[in-house]
Amino acid sequence: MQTTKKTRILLADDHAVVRHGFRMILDAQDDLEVVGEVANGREAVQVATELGPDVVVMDVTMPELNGIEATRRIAAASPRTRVLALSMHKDAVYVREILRAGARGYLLKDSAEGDFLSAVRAVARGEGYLSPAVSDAVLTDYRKHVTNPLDLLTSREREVLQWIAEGKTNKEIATALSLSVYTVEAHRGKIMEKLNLHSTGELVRFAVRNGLID
Amino acid sequence: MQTTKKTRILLADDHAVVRHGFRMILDAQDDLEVVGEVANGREAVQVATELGPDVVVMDVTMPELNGIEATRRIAAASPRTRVLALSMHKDAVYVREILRAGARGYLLKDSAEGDFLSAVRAVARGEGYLSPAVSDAVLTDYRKHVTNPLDLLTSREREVLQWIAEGKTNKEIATALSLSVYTVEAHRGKIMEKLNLHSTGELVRFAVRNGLID
DNA sequence: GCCGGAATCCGGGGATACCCGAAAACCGGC
DNA sequence: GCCGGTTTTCGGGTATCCCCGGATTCCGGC
Repeated sequence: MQTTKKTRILLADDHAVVRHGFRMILDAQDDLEVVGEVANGREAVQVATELGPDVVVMDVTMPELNGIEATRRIAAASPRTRVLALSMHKDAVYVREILRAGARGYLLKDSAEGDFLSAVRAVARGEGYLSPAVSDAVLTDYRKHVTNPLDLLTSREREVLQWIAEGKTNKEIATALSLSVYTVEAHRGKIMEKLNLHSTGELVRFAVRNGLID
Repeated sequence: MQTTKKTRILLADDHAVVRHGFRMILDAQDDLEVVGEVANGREAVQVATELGPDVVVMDVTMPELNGIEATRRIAAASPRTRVLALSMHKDAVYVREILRAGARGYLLKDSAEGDFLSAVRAVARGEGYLSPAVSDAVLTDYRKHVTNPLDLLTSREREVLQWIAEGKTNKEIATALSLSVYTVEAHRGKIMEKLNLHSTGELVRFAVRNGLID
């Protein structure tokens, strides 16, 4: 008889056979149980909200809504639920993106069963987990520029963003910095592209949240 | 022979003849001395930082950077320096704005020489000074709604402002609140008019400063 | 020296914001 | 019931933003 409750898991993968394999492995454990399965990102967000599982095992590439965006939404809507990302890519960019979206772990699909279980349990405890094959690449990449999203920007871009956050228009900034309006526009576009923002309001909000002003 | 140091004063007014008149009056006093003159708000901020005067006599209407914004920046950058605002308007709104920006005194331009000197000395001592003609209007206005600028807005306007500050566009807000885009635009315009703001960036900045988000 | 990133400038087009004026419906208070 | 303020909608004009290309210069690293 167990004293603590089992870890409740939601499986999100578009291949039924993969989900089935995971369920076999997980349900054989005393401390783990699968409470649901979904085949795309949209369903993952919805069901995660309804069931409030401890862990979502999330495939990165899924139809309708990819795993990265689904992770972002789950992290925002259900912060208690932790996401373990699953992918075949050991490329640092993939890892970086989904970790930034809020995933607690990143597991390669060709991992051994033991690693899979370790990853699930680690994420359930709130720890991080990275597949050995990617952890090196990730950590160096991380140290480079993922710690602070502001580090994604060049110094000139930060400077421009600061003016934007102070409520200035492109024209005013161009005058203040003795630049062409075109240049300021280009910087603004670069900033938005890098940070995935799409309006002046979002830019200002970002600047505030990251301590660029106030 | 004087034991204490003279009060050091910076004159900021875009009319040279006005500055000259003030200098004549001030330099004739044993306890006061003019240490600099500037003709616009931008210079006022710069020179105030360099010289660190005790008092800045600041015209409200000046080119390049108006006296209100200049006062705001000086108050932020050089808190030891006190600002005495100078204006021809006895309208409560003007007074309110510049006092909120950090000015310690407000003097009407048609005041007598004696009042002028009283005001400068009062501000230098850290006291407040209001021209008799405006003090009544100001105080009642103050009690009404100046404590919190957000009180100038209606509840609907605050609601819209909050969405704007979260980076949403008019169209998104209209959808969220089941309104026409025209309506949201109207609210946005009203908010800008009431708060004297002129861009999305300034709106977001204001919302942040006044605790509407984050 | 070549390469890549940063910074600068340009053109054009569609979307959105900004500003003007106007008007109707609602709702609470005198 | 009239009045003032709020909320809602609309039209039109201009400015600014947003996005798509492309282009040049400069500079530091391999």
